[in-house]
Amino acid sequence: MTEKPEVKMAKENYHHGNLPQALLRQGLHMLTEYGEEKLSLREVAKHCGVSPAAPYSHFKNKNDFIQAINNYVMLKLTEELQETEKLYSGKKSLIIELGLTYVLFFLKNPNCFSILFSQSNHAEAILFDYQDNANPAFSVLKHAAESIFENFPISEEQKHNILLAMWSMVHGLAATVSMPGVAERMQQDLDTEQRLRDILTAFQQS
Amino acid sequence: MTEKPEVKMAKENYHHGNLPQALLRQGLHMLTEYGEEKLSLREVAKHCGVSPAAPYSHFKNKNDFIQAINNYVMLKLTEELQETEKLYSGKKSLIIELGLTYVLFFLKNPNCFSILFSQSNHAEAILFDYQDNANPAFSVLKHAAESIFENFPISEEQKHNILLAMWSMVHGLAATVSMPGVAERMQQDLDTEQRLRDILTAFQQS
DNA sequence: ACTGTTAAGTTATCACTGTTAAGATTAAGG
DNA sequence: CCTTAATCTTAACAGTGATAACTTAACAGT
Repeated sequence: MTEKPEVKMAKENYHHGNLPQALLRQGLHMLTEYGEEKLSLREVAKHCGVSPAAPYSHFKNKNDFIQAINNYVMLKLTEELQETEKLYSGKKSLIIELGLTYVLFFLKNPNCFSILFSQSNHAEAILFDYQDNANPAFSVLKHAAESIFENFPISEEQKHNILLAMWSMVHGLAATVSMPGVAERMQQDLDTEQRLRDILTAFQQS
Repeated sequence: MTEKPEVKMAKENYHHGNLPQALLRQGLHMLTEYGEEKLSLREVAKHCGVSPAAPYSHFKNKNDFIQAINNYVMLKLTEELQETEKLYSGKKSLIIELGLTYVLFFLKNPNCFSILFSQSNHAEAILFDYQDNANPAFSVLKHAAESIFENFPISEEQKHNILLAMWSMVHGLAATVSMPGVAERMQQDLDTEQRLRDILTAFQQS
């Protein structure tokens, strides 16, 4: 996700060729490298070999640009979750593995956490409407949980609450792992995955 | 916590009297009102009736200023938690009520969440050292949990994992509640407290 | 092949930000 | 009372997001 993008295209045209994508690549790269508050649109443009005002031909403003990165990151996260969903489909460990995938994603991309949840309205889709699927990451978790709920006779409200509790735990661990300093320290550990799994299953084991 | 601060002191002195505190008050006010990225040090200075460079006599830079706000907010949060701790001391619902206090704090002050956890190194105190008390909010929770752990024979590692799971759930719900749009919608509901309690206890009830 | 239209970039400029240096004003203490 | 240090001001710098006006290139239709 964080591969270093090329600075210039092959042709030295007045027109860039595919500036929006180049900007997004470079923007994501700088975001993951230096964090959100250090992300300068002008700097991104410069690294793409283009004038400071060029991005405004493709994005309404900086917020719009960040939102575009936001969407891309959310897509990547959702893809990883769906892959895990396929891998562990039907197995009992599915939900834990989904949570682990979620947490590991933000351990790999700590700077993406604030970007993803400080602007979009992902929370409303989670808290207020059980049927809403505006937050794709949450929807994958919901889908997995429902295959378990089938065997238990509980109310819709109770389902929603359990799902929210699960989400909160996973999301909270992701938030913790995204805090400064954690990634550098955890990525060295070889058994990080198991450590996180142990935390996510701590309630079950007691 | 968010009371509107006075713009000027009584005396029209060259020296302000207590500029650091005035700046912090105004800064916190603007933070909770407009969010972190809209927080301008110059604007804060102007509202305190002081030149743009005046804050630099008391704070090294903007980060240092934000860190000072950070500390103040963390203090307030800890105070609320300690009050809850006293109120429910010995009772079985203590931990849930602590979690509720934590979540409600960020429902009241949504913009404080990112400030509090995007810069400080609170996570290291949580994840890597069970004995560390650098994060006071976490320490209160830990203290409460230990009174429960006494009755169960479990390893230190297991204790740490359970505590991290609890922390993650509470912290994750706080993160969710801090997302844009949630506060306005939840504060209207009269039974918000019970709703959050139901989420935090969803695992126990099933 | 010419030409009008439009998309995509440039340059210049604006208001605003954090930050620093140098100087002015005041408070405090021997 | 005078020195010294703390506090605040003014002036300036570089960097930021953003907009307006202009230039270039691509492209369609006749």
